Amino acid sequence: MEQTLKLEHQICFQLYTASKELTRLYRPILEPLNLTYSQYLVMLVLWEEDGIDLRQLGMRLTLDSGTLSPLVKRLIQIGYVEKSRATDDERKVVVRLTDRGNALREQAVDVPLQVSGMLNIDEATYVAYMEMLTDIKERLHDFGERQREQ
Amino acid sequence: MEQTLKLEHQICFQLYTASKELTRLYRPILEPLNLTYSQYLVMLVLWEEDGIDLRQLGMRLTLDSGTLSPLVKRLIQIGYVEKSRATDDERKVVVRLTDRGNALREQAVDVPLQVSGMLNIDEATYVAYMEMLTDIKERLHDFGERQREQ
DNA sequence: AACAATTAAGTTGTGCACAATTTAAATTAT
DNA sequence: ATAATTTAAATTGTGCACAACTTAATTGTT
Repeated sequence: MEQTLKLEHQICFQLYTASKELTRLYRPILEPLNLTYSQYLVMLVLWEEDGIDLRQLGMRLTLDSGTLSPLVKRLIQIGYVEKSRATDDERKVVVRLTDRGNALREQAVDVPLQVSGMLNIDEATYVAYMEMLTDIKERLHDFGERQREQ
Repeated sequence: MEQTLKLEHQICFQLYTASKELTRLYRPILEPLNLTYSQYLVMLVLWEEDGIDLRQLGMRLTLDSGTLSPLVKRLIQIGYVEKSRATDDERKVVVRLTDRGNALREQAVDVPLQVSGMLNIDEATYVAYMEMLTDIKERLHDFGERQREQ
């Protein structure tokens, strides 16, 4: 495998810029929903699985409490979610959608369609790309496993 | 194309987490070099093209002065680079490697090898993935072009 | 030449992202 | 049952990332 220090040859750099640029694409789409991209990800999880606790939320998004705590605080200020302690385990904080948060879902349903329209991508390519990204993540996890073993 | 609000179906989410996790992989590798990932990217550009001005640097990395100015300031504090005004155009700030910054290159040459070793990826797959990421970025740029046209 | 428009950096403010630490609740071990 | 350990959130501190604005140098226009 060719190994140079050339910026453009590094897969990490390509991932980093692709991710940033795709996120930039979301900004104007999410602006009318009054959401940042990270807040949108949290809402996606809640629309799927309302009443999840912070730790689970963090697992889904690979974010820790240092990121999520203030982020959820902002979502509460906007009025999309509310939080409360779990009755069975007082350590856990449960996040729940408000009526406004639930209603927002209707406005958000066509966000993915808008994005793929902008990307101008056909389904087969889309699927192939998703598989590739999943594969990269698997390789990363595999490495993590190997590390933990020894 | 199937359109849902499911988190895992969104290419943007996969890109976002893949990028974060790959960056996490770099952290322990870059720590002995005393560099963050973003600082490493700046150093990569400078090892390729020393004496570049801030604007060009920003173009390469898709970063604006709001990110680069303080970042370069930190690299100066560490002692890897220095900056000066361009003689032909006093608006431009030129960033140059110090001796320490140049010497660091020797330590950094095997970073890519370490990373691809961790990823455990063969060259063909690597190339295919690079092409995919380049393609995504092209689609994003194409959309940007289309927008600007009208 | 004088003025307007553009360009390059820098600054300010907001919001992640994450390491490290703290606090409190729940488990486990003794 | 009590002490030790583990777990869940929150907090603190650092460093991006970017929008919006400011300042100064350059270029374009008349």
